[in-house]
Amino acid sequence: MARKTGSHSNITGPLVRQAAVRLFARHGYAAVSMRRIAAEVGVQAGALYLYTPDKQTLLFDLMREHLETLLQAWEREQKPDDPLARLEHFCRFHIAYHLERPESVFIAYMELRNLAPDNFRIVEKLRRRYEDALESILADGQEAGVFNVPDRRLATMALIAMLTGVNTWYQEGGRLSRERVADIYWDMARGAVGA
Amino acid sequence: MARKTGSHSNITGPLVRQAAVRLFARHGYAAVSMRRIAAEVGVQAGALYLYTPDKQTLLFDLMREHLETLLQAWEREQKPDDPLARLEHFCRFHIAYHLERPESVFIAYMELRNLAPDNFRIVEKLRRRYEDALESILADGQEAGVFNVPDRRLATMALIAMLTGVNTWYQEGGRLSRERVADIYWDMARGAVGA
DNA sequence: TTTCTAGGTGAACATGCGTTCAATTGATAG
DNA sequence: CTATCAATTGAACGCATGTTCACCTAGAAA
Repeated sequence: MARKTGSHSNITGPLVRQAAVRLFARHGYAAVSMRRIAAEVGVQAGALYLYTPDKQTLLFDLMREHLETLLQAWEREQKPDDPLARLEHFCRFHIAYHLERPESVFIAYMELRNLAPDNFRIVEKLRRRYEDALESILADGQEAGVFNVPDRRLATMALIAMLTGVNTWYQEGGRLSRERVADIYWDMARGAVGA
Repeated sequence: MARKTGSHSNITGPLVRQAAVRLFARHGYAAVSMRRIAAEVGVQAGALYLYTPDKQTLLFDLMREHLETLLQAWEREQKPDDPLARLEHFCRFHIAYHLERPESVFIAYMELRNLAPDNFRIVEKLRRRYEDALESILADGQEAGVFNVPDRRLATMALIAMLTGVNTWYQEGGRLSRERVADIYWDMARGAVGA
């Protein structure tokens, strides 16, 4: 038996990526075999190579796509003028966006060491672009005298670590709604930059 | 050839754990083979089983020891009375302690998903005890009216994520000394809790 | 000098890995 | 009804995996 009824490249392709995201996030890149991904899709291992040249590229593509989508989403956002409002907007965007796709976020943070050096550099560059988006908000606010930040780069890293940390404990249907969480974190973020 | 001159159990044992920490942190638990750990120690793979019953237990022991040592170190610290000073003390302790052993910290955060369920529960319980140390400081400060924290648990998680984040970017001999980093982070932490 | 044993070897086991490829099939186009 | 071809199979490749175990030997003890 070869191709089953109704199965096509443009169906299987996304299924492969979805399965890979779920399994990589759950068990880690190195612990997940191509055969296991294939089984999840309902296909033999060999068929995966119609959709990715190899396992490493599959991981890299997932991470690159995640970061590129994040950057595009951020660029499409309509930003306030006031630096304080811009920072609030960033905080809420970051939390909302990251809570919406925890598995991709997890992979993009945890699997960096499994990237081939060339791929690592590319991914790091993308991440840096996102960090710079926040850093430039802090710069503007500092010039405007709204923020009190001894070191802009450190404040950037501190805020992103704090905000992304939500993903490690947040549970859907838990004690607090996403909005409430974002409110509270924005409050802390504002305090952290002295505003 | 069997035992080489001067090599004993109480030498090889620690060497095995050191090699495992380095390799697990660098490449990830799943990506490191017992043979590679053995090679790092200068021994055959079979010899590792004189020092650990299996690979999973080796990982678990490293994580458990890390967290137990962290808790002991914290308990041994002499704490100020004033809640604000206690929080400052915690922040500086956390950064100093974690920067001192980045590889163990990395493993304890990244390899949770590679723990067998029973081991996972134990490790999580230890981590929770450490988080509670911070949370009780926040509780005291809140009662004393020194902090303004809408949600104590969230503030705890936010602060720990922020502080631990230093490990992801700090480089020895970089732009800032550990003291300077701790100063700046304490400043941000204080602001985040409204003090 | 002989005995004993802690500490280690090295080969073997079954299993799984990423990847390739000739063969096969179901759906589609003419 | 036939020819075509994209999609997939299933077997095979060589190599790595965690773990076990019979065997060995340097050095301490008697």
